[in-house]
Parts: sequence; structure tokens; C-alpha cells
Amino acid sequence: MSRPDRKSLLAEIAPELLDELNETHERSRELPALLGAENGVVMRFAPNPSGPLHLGHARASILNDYYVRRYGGRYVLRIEDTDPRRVDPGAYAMVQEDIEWLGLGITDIVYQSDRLDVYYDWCRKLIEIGGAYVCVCEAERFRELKLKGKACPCRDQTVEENLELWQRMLDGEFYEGDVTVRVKTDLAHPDPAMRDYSAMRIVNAPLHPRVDATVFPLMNFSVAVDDHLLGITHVIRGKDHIANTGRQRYIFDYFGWKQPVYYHYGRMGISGVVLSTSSMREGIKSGVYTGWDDIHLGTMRAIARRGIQPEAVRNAMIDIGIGETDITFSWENLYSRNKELVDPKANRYFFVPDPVEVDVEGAPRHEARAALHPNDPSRGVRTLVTAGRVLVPKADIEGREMVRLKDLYNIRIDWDTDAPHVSYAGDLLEDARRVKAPIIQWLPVEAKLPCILHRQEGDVEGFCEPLVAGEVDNVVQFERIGFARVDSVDGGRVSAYFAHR
RNA sequence: GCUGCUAUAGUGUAGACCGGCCAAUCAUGUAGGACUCUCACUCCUACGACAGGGGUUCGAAUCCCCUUAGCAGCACCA
Repeated sequence: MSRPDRKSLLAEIAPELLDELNETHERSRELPALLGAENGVVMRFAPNPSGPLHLGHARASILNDYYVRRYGGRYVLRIEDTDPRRVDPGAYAMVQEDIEWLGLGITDIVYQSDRLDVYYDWCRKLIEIGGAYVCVCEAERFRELKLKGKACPCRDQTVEENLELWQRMLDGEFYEGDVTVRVKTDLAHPDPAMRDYSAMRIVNAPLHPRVDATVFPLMNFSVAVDDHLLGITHVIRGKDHIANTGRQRYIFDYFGWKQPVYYHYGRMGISGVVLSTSSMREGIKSGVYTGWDDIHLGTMRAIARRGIQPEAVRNAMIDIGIGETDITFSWENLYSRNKELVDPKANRYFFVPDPVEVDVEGAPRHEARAALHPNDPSRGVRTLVTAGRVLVPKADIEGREMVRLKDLYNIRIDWDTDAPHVSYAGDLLEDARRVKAPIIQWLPVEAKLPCILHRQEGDVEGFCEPLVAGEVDNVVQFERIGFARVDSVDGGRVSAYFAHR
């Protein structure tokens, strides 16, 4: 019974249950409330423009987005490009595109490279109130002292001395590595990570693509200053930032600012793909991957190419939530989220992988009509006409005596001869059912398009229905194979990417 | 090594703050079945977990301690 049929039948026998049937299965669960968010929130997504967005970014950005939507407020995109070494000029645009694809409700955009003067300004103020000093020690030497909880000589410089050194830093009198501005914290702090961390440093090379400067803030300084200046109320980020939250507190305390409310979710491991931008870049360079959208990668563009819908990513991330437990990202769960989105939409087509051509002896000319979507007859049918020469998947007839060509007729296969001998075995579906013959997809030899199905495990070549050429950019379902996104049609050759079953 | 966070089925998640209503929720997965001219969808059934050990208590998944394991930070990266 089809879905509409079931519905009308239910209306007859138990109309009171109809509501239950129509109930949209609201998949996304409710995440825990945010502390003090009742009157709206200001949150941020702060990627480093070193490459396109991947699943790790997706979690951060979607979780923050979820709460901004829930409580109302502003959602700031803050491009954290304060390390010229880690800026890929092309990434600014890629990040922008990926955000658009994800459908994030960004309300404000700021580039940290536009705000260097702001950081310089607050750095000077921090020095003036004795909250920071300019350190000329070697990094290694300082590290040793820090681990022992001892102060370096620079720590005792006067404010005036520090201000002068700071000015000389800005004037370009120092080179990279010679000098750094440190926030004065607590050398006796039990966690060595908290002790006198760096706030400003010099980078001479490479040149920053957006700004002419050599003095750059370190993340903990610029983030603290920006979070306050931009009025950020809540921050949701990975637990790798727990220590940074503690470090940033010193700056907030020095200036008498109120810290946002922080939530730190656990580490998300993703099986099967590399997530580090640098190793992805390396792989692309060395030819292991075809590009940022290589289907073996966990980038948004790679996932999109495979026909995963942004809403599926969103739902999967909200399912995961903001728990502090370390988790393994499950492709299965994402695929399931995608399937619930894509199944009602995807038209059905035949794709015959690894085909063999057979001549069905005694077959009458037949016109098969297969539904474009079994649960939605209003979409119509594909019509496949054959006089008896058809393509079938080799693997599906091997060792079989009888199979049914879906929506066409039954065929008998005789394996006694050298080449299998195929003959017409009647139209009746019941006959096939009775002997439990599999119902398989097929194609008329007269009407087929070469089709390559790209999968992570390797490409599969075969043929598909001509109508697939009209589905470029859409997700279709190849019957008995799975869902795939039709990527392109080039000279009558179809290229599709496998999503999932 | 130092500091900190976490531990519920194969995977994700609820319950934990305010112990009893939890022989533990939901989703996914797997297996079986119904429906179906797809191994899709839908529906039904089954499977499967409180890391281990102590303690507090009439009663612990929930509170305390220890152990174990995983993770993170200890950068002039973000």
C-alpha cells in the first residue's frame, strides 16, 4: 500500500490517529539552556582563514548558531587572521562560501587584521596599569624559568621602560623572536600554562595579505579584547580552549571587564578523514587529494559534493550537542540525517554498474513505466522502451536462474551453454515472487548514458537512464544502490558522487 | 612530568545540579517481520549501556574517595 493510500485508509478507520501520522518528526532535540541568556545573546564564530571549513568548524559554528536563533541576538563572524603564517589569502572567500552553504545566521563580520590599532591601544593600556611587560628573553630560556615558577629579569622593568620598549617594537626596531609582550599573571600558578603568557609578538615574514604590519597580537590577547569590545555574552568552543579561558581571564580582570559565559565541548574525533588543514593542504599539494573538495576529506565542500545537505550537517551537530565528553563523529548518523531529508525529494533512476548486455529471447517489445518516486505518484514515470536487448548488472544475474527486470518482465537464465542464454519468462510479478527471484534494475541498450559513480572506496563505471542528465546538482536515488549527487554531464557522460545507501 | 576536563548500548544522546518516579530515554545501527515491481521509504519486534573498586544512605547512573582509561593545555598558533 502506498503512503497516500494508507493515509486515506486510516482516515476511514481511525481518523483520530491522523494527527499522529501527520506529525512532522521533529528531529532536532532541545539543547540545554544557556546561563543568563534569557534576554538575548551575542555569540561568535571565529575561524582562522587557513583553509575552507570542515566538520570541526561545523560543530562550533552550528552550535553557536543554534543558540543565537534560540535566544535571539547577534552572531559575529570574526576572522582571526593575526598570524600571517597561517593565513591563506584564498581562504577568506572559501570560509565565506562555506558559511553561506551552512546557512549560518551571521549578523556582523569583523576582521582582526583591520583592528591592529585597537589591540596596540589596549596593549599599551595594559602595560600602563602594570598588567604586562616587554620581555626580551629567549623563548627557550623563558620556558625553563616558567616551568620552575621563576620570574625573568624583564618582569621587574618599570612601566616607563616597558612603554619605551613597546614603542620601539611598534617602530620596527626589533626583529622576529627578539621580543614579546607578556601578560603578568601568577608565576606560582599550579598550571604552568597560566604563567605569564605572550600577548604580542613580531612577524617579519611572510607579509600579511591584508595589512602592512609586523607586530601582531597573540590569540589570547586579541580574543579577550574583542570578546569584550564586541559585547560577546556566551562562547561555545572546544575544550582545547579551556586553558585559554583561564588566561584570558587575567586580561578581563586587569581591565575590570566581565567575562562571557563559556562552554567547552569535548574533542570530536572523525574516523576516516584528516581534519587538520595543514595535512589536507599537504595532501592536495602532493596529489593524494584532488582538491579541497576531494570526497575523502571532511571539508564542507567535499561533503556538499557528495550530496549531503547542510540541514543534515546541522541536525547531526545538534544531536551531538555541547557535551564535554570526547566523541567519535559518526558518519552513519550524519547519513541517516541526510537520508531523511533527501529520500522524499530524490527521483529514482536505474544505474547499472559493471553491466552485461543480454538478448532476451522471445521477448515482446515492451514499454516499462517506472515511478520517479514510489511514494509520490504525482511526479510521474520514466518510460523505458526495449525490444529485448538490455543491460543488467553482472553481479545480479550471476548464478541465478530467474530474475525480474523491474517494471518490465521476468527472464530465465540458462547457464548450461558457454555464454548464458537468456529468455523471456512472462510478465507476471507473482511468478517472480513465487520463486523469490530478485527484482533488478536494467537499461535498454538503445537508451543509456555512460555514468561514473565516484565513491570513497573507488569509482564504479556503468550506465544510467538518459533522464539523469537533467538532474545535475540534484541528489537522486539509484535504485538498489543508494543516493548520489549528479555532479556533471560532459559530452553525454554522467558523473555522480555516491552519498550513502 | 605539571595542570585540568570527561567516563551511560557499536555510534550519538537523555537522566546526574535538587539520590527513590531509571530492571535507564530517544535516535542511529544490527537482526527478523509487515508493506512494496528498489537492498529506498513507512510500520512492527528483537538486540544492546550506567568504566572498575570502595564509601555515605533505608535507597546511588545520580553524592564522596581511589583506580583505570581517554582527551586537552603547558607556543613569540588559533
